[in-house]
Amino acid sequence: MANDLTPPTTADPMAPMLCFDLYAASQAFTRVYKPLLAPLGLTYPQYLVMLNLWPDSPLSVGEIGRRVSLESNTLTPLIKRLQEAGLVTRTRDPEDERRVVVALTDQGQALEAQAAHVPGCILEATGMPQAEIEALQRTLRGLTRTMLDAAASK
Amino acid sequence: MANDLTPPTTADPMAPMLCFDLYAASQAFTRVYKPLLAPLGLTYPQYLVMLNLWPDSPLSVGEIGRRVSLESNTLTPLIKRLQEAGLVTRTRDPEDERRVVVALTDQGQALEAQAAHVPGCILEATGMPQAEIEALQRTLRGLTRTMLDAAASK
DNA sequence: TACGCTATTATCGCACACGATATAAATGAT
DNA sequence: ATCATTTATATCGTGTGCGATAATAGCGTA
Repeated sequence: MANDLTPPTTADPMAPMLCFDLYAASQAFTRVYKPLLAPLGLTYPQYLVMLNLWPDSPLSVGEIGRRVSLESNTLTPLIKRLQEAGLVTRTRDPEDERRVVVALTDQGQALEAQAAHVPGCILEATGMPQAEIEALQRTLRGLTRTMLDAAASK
Repeated sequence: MANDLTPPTTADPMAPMLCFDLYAASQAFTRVYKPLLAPLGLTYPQYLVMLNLWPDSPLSVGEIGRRVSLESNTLTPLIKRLQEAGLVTRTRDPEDERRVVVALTDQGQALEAQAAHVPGCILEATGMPQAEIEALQRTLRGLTRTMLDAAASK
């Protein structure tokens, strides 16, 4: 056992950290997602990108970024990995040569069926009724907007 | 404006993703923390480590890891950066040569006063009353435990 | 038309996260 | 006492995130 050098103070320094609880919950989701996505060869952020391409392929890099809240500095290498895995193609938009268009390959399209069970597994793992999940989502979205406004007005 | 290639489907693929809302809220916190911590020369994970050392220095790497939910593969380089910044010392525990003991330097101790305003700023940026914050924390902790149990029992 | 401005993506560097593995010290069973 | 096991930390490789910057394409105005 850990014969700790300094026992915790009466007031746990982590106790008031809402941010830490958010982080911990987010990590817990990642752990549940990982064994579900690994057989598909996807990481969680890659899954989010595929989730948007399945109904709406093709999409530009920028539009994907708006949907998953990432920018090209993160998305470009991520999408290149999806391309190397044979799931998507990357081509310049002839209409606007600044844009890169990401489209599903047949293999990428086919992956949708293999991932169909994932959302249900996640829902089950939360152990929360649908109504409570939606209430939590509303709370989190309100909090996110307030925080971003506070950061912007600084 | 973005003349999108494929308009979003009626059902937004991101809408049912609780995990994504958690991630977005977590990122929003990071954006508020960054301008507060940057003048102190700390990143957010580094701040979490300091937050535990301020009341309870010295602590072993393992004990810090238990408190902030990180392991040595992440903590070792992080703490080395704190050491290079002159905030902490790293020494082998003579009682148990496997352990590395992390202790605040005078400079690290002094940083506590300069960081004293941070929690209040964060609390204000949430725009939530204390009671609601604590309710959200309870919900998140319950969810985290359920998710981790689900991941473990798999 | 030329020149400046904006938009879109890519590149670079740094700092996490984390799985897998390595190393060394302590522990325990025989 | 010896050797396998466990514990504590470190190392390595991959994949995000993200600030800063670059490069190219389109746009607008004189």
